[in-house]
Amino acid sequence: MVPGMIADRKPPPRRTQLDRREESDRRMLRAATKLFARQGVSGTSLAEVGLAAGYSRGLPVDRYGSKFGLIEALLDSMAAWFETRVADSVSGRRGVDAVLERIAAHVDGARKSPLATAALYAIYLESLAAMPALRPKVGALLERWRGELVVGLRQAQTSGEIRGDIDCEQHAAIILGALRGLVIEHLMADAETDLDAIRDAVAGLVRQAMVPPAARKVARR
Amino acid sequence: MVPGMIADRKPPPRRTQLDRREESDRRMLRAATKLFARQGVSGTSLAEVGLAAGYSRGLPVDRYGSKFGLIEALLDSMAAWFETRVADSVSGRRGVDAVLERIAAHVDGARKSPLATAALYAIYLESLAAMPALRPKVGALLERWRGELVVGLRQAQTSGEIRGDIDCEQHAAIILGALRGLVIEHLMADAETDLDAIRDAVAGLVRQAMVPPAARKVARR
Amino acid sequence: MVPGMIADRKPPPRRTQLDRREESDRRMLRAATKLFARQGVSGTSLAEVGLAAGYSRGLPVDRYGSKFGLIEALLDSMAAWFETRVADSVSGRRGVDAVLERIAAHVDGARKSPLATAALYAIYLESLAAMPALRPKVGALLERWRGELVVGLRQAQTSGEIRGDIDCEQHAAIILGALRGLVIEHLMADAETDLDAIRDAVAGLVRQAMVPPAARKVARR
Amino acid sequence: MVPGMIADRKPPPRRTQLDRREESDRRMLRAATKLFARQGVSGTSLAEVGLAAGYSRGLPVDRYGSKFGLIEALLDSMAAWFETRVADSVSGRRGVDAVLERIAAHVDGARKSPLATAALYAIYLESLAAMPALRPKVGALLERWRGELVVGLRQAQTSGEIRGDIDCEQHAAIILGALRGLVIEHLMADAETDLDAIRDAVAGLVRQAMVPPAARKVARR
DNA sequence: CATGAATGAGTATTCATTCAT
DNA sequence: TATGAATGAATACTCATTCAT
Repeated sequence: MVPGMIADRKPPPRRTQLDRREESDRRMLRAATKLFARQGVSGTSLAEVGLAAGYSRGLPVDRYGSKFGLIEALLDSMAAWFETRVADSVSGRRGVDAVLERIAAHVDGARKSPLATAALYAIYLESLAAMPALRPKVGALLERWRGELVVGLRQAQTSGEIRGDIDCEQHAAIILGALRGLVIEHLMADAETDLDAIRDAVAGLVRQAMVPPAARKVARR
Repeated sequence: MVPGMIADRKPPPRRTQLDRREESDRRMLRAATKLFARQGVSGTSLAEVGLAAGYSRGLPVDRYGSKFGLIEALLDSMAAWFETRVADSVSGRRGVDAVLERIAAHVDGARKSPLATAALYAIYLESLAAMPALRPKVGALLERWRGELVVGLRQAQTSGEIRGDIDCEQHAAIILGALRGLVIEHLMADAETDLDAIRDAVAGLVRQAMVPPAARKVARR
Repeated sequence: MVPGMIADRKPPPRRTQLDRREESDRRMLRAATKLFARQGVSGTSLAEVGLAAGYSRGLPVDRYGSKFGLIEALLDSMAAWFETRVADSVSGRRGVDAVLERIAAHVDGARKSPLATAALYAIYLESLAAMPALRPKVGALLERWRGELVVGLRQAQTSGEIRGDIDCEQHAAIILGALRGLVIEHLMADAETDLDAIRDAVAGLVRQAMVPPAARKVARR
Repeated sequence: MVPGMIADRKPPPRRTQLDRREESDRRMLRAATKLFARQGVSGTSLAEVGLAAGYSRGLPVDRYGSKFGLIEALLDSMAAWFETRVADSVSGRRGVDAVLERIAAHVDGARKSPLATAALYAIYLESLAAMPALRPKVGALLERWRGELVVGLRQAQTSGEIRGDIDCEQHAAIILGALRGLVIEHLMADAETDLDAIRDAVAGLVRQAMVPPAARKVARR
């Protein structure tokens, strides 16, 4: 029972409660992501999530209180992850440039984290009809994205990159709506639509609002 | 109590079995349309449909065999309705003209029959995750629409209206995917996106593939 | 429109209502027999019977009033058929001879009309637990069979063929009970038990009650 | 309010989860036994079982997964119980002695645990037509019983107790088939057949295969 | 922190039966 | 005679949730 020995032999397998909680959290959210992406939200039971994460049937409820709570937690974690991801790539850009970069970031998210993206859209779809209670939270997220696009479009309008008669609010909604439709199709219906083609098409929606370079000088004056 | 009157007043309360069936059919499909549009497919029980149609809980199953059968019947009736609708407006047009007209017809469908359109999209959404069994049927419908767009695009390509390097198959998929995303958004999330703006944006996706008029003559010659 | 011609051309396809009724009766009972034998009574729906007979879902109820009524009708027809069948083969025999012949007749019924026999036993099994309402009718049939066996055994007892201390009532019950168990097993569980072996074994139950030939003379005296 | 008293009066109301599970298991299986015996398997709903056991409608499904699962659990517990029961009484016996003892054990089971026996036979009957999925499990149990009888008959044949021309496999099937028919009749149709008479009759089926004592010496030599 | 026992509401589906044609 | 439309009750099964350990 020499103190030193104990320290040596069990380095510290003493994981704090916090560690355990964090790990189980991570594993449950990961499991939920995978299951939501594949089976949709309604099609996934809490018990399934717990078991897929390697825990018991009851843990998800114990941790998140309800199915709704789990979805919220997942939504939060995905939003945070996405936020930093986009912030990086867009930093420093302005106007049309920033808008195009944001679009590219969305498409890239779908490319690099198809599961997470599919899960996010599954939650979005669920919020449309089956679980209206999700609307506020999902809506806020989408609204934030739209708001950021609007900022870019307004800058572009001010600088004369895009036409003055464009309704930036609405144009941003259109860009994101089309993007959503195309990405959902790509991820969930085993569609062959190419992600690059999707990005280009949506970028086209931006260009379509742009002032032709030739005319631009006039606009600026 | 003139004999003649009696004959006049009770024309024939004798509804044939076919009449009864057709009426209950119509009423149940209408009820299902409304409920699917509002609550989604999973969120709507067969009992609800029967009762909303003014019949018993059990009638929908008795008539359509299963929830799946009801959805199929609804899908069929909607497809037929839409088909004739579009056929009318597009007849005689070719190339870009036909494509734009088809897009307008889709948007118009959403404007004039928002419930039916929302129900159709609700079924589409359901097929993505919760009820994969719907895929073949839903897929076939969407595929038909896409095929018809492809025809128009090919005509346009041949006549030099749109660029030769466009992949018509994929471009049709993009047009419809974006359209779907925008219409869903419009109908289901109480979005303020204007239907005209949606139509114009999607039309823009077509124009973006077009050869500029100036260059066109060269291409033709 | 010469009368003669009409008579010639349609000999009389004029089947009376009675004919039609009898034919549909026959076909429905045949269908019910087949289905009961294969799927049991509870496992067979009235609609199934009507359709299997080549008619509508509703005919069985229309004809027999209820599922119970159909079973009764079937039971009656089977009882009648069996009765004449056994009467023929047993006529003229008495005592042990008659008893053995009856046993053979039962086994033979199972051999020659396995479907009808299986259906009969399916109804018997149903009467045990799921449909107690069938008991009186089924019980009466079995009781009649037992009674006839008792007669034979009594004759045998009187003539000294079987021992005086045998309780004929009970012995008849045992013979039929064992027979039933074995035939059910043979028909319904795909058992390999040979029908001849079954007949011999049950015959053995009779012989076991017999006075050994050597001792018989004494008994007679 | 003496501290000691409190300790005494609340011994440990602390029932472990295992305790709870075992008790509810026991109570549900007991309830199922009673209900199956009285109303048959199809005639008994899972909700009924749960409520009869003093729990909720949903517990049986939660515990056993499905009606099939409940039946399997019941079958297992009954098989185990019966196995030990028979093992005791038969231990040490061989040949005809062992066979007769097994028969007696079956009859005794029906006498002492009529409910359990009736439930077992109800499941057997159900497996014949209504729930063919039960066949493998039920078949295996019956097959085990038959196999054990065969062993005894073979020993008897080797030692010259029974005739060499007897097909032991089939004879065992006949013994059990007859026994089943008679016990079912006794338990389920409120038949007056005496259990002792049943045992004697079935024992007679064994004796009928025996070599007469007089002849036996010859056979042995 | 984690497990799992127990509940109860909801839902598709089957089916005998009634009723209109 | 026969069909089939419509009803309503019953039932297995799913699942979020609550509660005890």
